[in-house]
Amino acid sequence: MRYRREDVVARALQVLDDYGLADLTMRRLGAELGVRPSALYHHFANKQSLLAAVADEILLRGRNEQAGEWDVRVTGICTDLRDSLLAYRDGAEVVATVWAFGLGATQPYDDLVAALDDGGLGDLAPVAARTLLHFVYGHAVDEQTHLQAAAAGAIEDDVRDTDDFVTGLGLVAAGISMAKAVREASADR
Amino acid sequence: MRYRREDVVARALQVLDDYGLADLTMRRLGAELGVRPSALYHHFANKQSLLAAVADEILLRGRNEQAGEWDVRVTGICTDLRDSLLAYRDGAEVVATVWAFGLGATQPYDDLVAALDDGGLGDLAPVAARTLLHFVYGHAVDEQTHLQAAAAGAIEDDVRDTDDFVTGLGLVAAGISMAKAVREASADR
DNA sequence: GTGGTCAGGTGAACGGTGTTCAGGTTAAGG
DNA sequence: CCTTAACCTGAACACCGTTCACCTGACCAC
Repeated sequence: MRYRREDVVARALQVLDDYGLADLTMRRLGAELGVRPSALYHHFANKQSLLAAVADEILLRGRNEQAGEWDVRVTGICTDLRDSLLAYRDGAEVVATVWAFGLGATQPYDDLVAALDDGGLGDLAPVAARTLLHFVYGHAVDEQTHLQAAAAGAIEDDVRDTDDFVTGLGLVAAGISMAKAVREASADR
Repeated sequence: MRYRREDVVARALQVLDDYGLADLTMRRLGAELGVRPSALYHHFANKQSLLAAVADEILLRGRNEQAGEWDVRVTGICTDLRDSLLAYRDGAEVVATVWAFGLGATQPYDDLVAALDDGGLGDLAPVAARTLLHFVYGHAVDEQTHLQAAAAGAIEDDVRDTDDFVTGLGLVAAGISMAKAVREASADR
């Protein structure tokens, strides 16, 4: 029973979802595949690379095409992204740290920059995209942490988290719209 | 040479700044103090608690009183917070994770909520405060990561990061102002 | 002074982690 | 059939956080 790279990623994603990031260890993953941990280093240079592949897989599986005006596309990308992050246990933390390390997971950023650029944000597009990403990642990590704390019985679960996300996203989106308006007003002086 | 809790925290902060979070280990900290690692567990229940104390110390040392209109206070809190996070190596990551775990580091959040409440944001204050925090933490972690990557010689350093922060913060602040305006318009219908 | 108390420290161990490497094994292709 | 390369083994290395029984020395009440 020999495995290819993608088999290992798929199994890693399953281990992540079933037991959490803390238990996604090389030994555990190896045992799950019926293989010594050292065998995994034939597919990935180190654990970071493995996690990067897992993050990319999470994003790939939740990807939907966005259409329409730039602002609804931006909102759509962020909402889809949030859904992807929450679809797997500790998904938000994995994707966020991989993104922070700069090892991959650049798909959402690229999509956001493209949509914002279409919206005429110009050189503000990258800043706006990163601001949106910081919000989505931060919120998702928060939510997932509290969600797991609630599952462990520590706290009662807050059901208002979805409204919370929509409200926060609206805040940032409004700021971006305003910046665009200001930008265009100063253009035809 | 016996130590008190605060001595350990101070030394931990120094080790963090000198060698980074990855090298801030119980063994390393013990060695730095000339003490066995197990001795540290007389001051802290576990490493998480130690890190929480370090995070609080980072925030305490960079704390400035804010005055004036609510919006300049909000901007001031966020700017000061960013400075505090960047003042120590890996400071942003430490404070952000401690905050996410809910073990402390709640000072900036409380200050932001108070300022926003004074500004008449009402029940939007907590959402707005968390949105601001997500931006500040996310941006600071990003910046610190890239800054260290640049120090390691991987990438040339981006000097535009400070402008970047101001611009992004302006985006979020604009969104909050807009939400406040909408809220007040619907109040006197 | 003397004895007790207790915060602070020791030493050794436990079970875990990521990672390396020389060598074995097995499936695929000429 | 035989070679080649991808895959895997087994054992080790150097760490990590944490626990626990025990020791030590400063301080305070008597």
